[in-house]
Amino acid sequence: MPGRSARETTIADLRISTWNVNSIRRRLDGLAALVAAHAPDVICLQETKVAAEAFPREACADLGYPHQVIAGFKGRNGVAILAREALADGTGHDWCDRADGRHVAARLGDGIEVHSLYVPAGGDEPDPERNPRFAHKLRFLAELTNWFAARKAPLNRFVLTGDLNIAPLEADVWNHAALVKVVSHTPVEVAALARLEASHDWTDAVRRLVPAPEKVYSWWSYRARDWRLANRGRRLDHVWVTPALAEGLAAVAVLTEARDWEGPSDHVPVTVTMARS
DNA sequence: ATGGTTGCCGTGCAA
Repeated sequence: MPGRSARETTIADLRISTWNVNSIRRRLDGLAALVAAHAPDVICLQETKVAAEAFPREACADLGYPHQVIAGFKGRNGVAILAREALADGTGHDWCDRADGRHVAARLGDGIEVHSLYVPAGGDEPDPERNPRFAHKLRFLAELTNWFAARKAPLNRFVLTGDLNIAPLEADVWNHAALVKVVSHTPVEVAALARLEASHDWTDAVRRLVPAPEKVYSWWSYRARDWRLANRGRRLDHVWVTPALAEGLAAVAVLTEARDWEGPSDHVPVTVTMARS
């Protein structure tokens, strides 16, 4: 899925990328390649795996993104928003009574509010009674749902991006039957994600421009001998927009070739272009 | 059905 457009894009549009880098310090060359390929105005990162004070701020500024909001802890999780333009009210949000660097938000100058999210992966056993990681994932989604629902207003221009660690549609996985009992595609998670999607009348930007049943993936396991040959992908990385922005969606692109870069992340960048009005 | 890789650190754990 190289990309799809609803119209010509313009310089006035907002182009926003989301990418789970699996260590920002290991992925600075990849970040430069993303900038060269998609020229995003804003980049949302997940799994930066670095303490906020050790984040490579200078390297990102040198790539053209001097405006940064960062949350992170040594060796785990970590999210960021990088922007060419000024960011206001940059904030980290903590859910499930843990400060663990899974959510940052900031406003662009024109009022658009951007979120970078890293939803807990949830472990292996899809049973919240037996697996505290899965319980954490469901609680994280429930708290987020309530928070966005409480802030709902018709004119809000919000962009929710990130590694949501759920592939909701059959078209988002390589084999629905094989994955329906695998964490990331189970009905209980998909239902929780649907409640989040309903909390603010979010539009799944990628699926607005590339409807099911066309397959779209953003993640391929490191464990495959040949990820492209096996093509056992999942669409875990998402860009959602509120109704005021959905009307202006212009293009989406998945940078599949990033999975073949030297020293790849297991996720590839997803970029969405939209009108700012 | 199992095991496969990566990144964190300097071992096993999370993904």
